[in-house]
Amino acid sequence: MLISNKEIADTFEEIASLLAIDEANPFRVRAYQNAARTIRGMGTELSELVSQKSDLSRLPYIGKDLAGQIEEILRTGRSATLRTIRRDIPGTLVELLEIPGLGPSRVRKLYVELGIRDRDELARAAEQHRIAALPGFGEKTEQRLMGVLRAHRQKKGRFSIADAAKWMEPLVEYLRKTPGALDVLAAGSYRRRKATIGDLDILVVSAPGEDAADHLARYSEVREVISSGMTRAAVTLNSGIQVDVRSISPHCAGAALHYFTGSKAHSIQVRRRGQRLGLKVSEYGVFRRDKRIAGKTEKSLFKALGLPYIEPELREGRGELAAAEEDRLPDLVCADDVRGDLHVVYNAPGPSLAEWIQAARRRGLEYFAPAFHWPRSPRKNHRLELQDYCEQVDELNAKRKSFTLFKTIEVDIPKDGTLRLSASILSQVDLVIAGVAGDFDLSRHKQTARILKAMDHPACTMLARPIDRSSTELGAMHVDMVKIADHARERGCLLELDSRPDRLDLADQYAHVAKERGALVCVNSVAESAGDLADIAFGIDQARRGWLEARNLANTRSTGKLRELLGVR
DNA sequence: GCCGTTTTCGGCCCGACTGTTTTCAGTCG
Repeated sequence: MLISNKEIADTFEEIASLLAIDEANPFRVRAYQNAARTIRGMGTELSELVSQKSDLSRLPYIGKDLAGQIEEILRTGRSATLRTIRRDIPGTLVELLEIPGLGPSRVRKLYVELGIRDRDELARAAEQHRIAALPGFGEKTEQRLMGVLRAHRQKKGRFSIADAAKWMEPLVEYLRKTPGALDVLAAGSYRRRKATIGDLDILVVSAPGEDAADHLARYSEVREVISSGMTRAAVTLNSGIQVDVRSISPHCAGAALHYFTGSKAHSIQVRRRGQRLGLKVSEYGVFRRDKRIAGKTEKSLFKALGLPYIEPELREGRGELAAAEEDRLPDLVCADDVRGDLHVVYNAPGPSLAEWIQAARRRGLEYFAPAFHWPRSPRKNHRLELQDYCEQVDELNAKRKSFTLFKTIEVDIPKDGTLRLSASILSQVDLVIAGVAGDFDLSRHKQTARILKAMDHPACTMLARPIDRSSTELGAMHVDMVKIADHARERGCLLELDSRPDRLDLADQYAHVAKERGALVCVNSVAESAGDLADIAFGIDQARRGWLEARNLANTRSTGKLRELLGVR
């Protein structure tokens, strides 16, 4: 059984948590956390690297010891380190650490003083008022813990970026009306355009003394005020998402925006770089001794550190500082570069072809692929419908020279990977999109082989949703993306980035793998109605997070270049 | 436990808020 990166990262995270509770050296704790973060951000499986005899200690924050531990976990399926720590403290304490307000120190105290090992025992102790009596705790903490434990049962995890946008945009508009507000800026993972968002971070730029917290508390969607101070406030909205708002003054707006945009890994790397240059970087600016030398804009902050501007989507601590230093940051693709959409869903109750064209042209597109779903065992009416579809497309294409519809079918990849498409069907259509639609739980090896086989079909233009994930649950299907990307490059097959906000598949790190391996990506809306065409922006966000440039996408090409690329008449 | 333009030892990001303190520890982002 192959061990995934996620399992290894989870193991390191658990070791870090238990070490922290065990009062180990805090820097050792952080070392495990840093390593876990590195592993989560990787596009390549560690098991793959090990089988290639790669030196794992070359990965950031992975040294000789942790490289050995990774190999041990891959080989034996277990971690001796974790087992040793669990002998001293119960592993269930980790779930207590996830409770807001409880850190390692308090969890330890709860365990040592009251023998509390998990949520249930904590809830019981709180109800019996045994918490408030503990030193360092109090009446208020006990009350809050009870509330948190109750709320935890209905707690929502992360939200899709599309949902986050629905809450972020009106709130930003509302905060603009804060008395004295000069500007309101969305920061955090929302600004970095992560596929999923845990909370909303917002900066209110205003003259000192103005109180944004007060204004925020009166927003109609606020369910609960969590904290409220002079410079920051936190609330929960009715949707369940938490909002953190900071008031900042204009002269340090850039430094604050940079810091609150994160990511944490990026910020730490930036501050460390500052340290090496004898500078202190904080949300208030860049300082040499006590003198502020930059911070009004983000650009000035980067410049003070000897770096060019780094786009928010790249700030994940995945090598962007080194790239910036060596002047090899990517020239990221943007929404305006997209010239066509090569996958929308064409079916009976949806828009007609004429309506699709109208919607696509309104968005400034030059070409379009309404995909006709071709079943595995087609019947006579399917053949007739496809024929009718192709005739309509030909007619519409003949009418307009400035806009092209591609005759496209989408087919399911069967378990054995063999696409069964008759010559008569293939002679009718321009593009074939192939995607896995069932049997998601094959072993990684079999799943990968199935997909490689499908791409071997000479008519296969594009692999749809390569990982078949939902965006809130990364890695739903286990595949070897490096092999898939290599094969895609060799076969001239495109890798789709499905822009539906609950998909966003290719995930950002796999888009990066595609680029590294030289495979072409195609960002499509996979819209079912005209309104969904705009979702392509979410796909472009993920492409940018994967360091993709316009040249890495197929659908940034002109109609002529694309025909040439895909071998369409 | 990692890391290195003060490099193999001695550092490790930095500031705000809360609650329980009576000057600060713990937690969070």
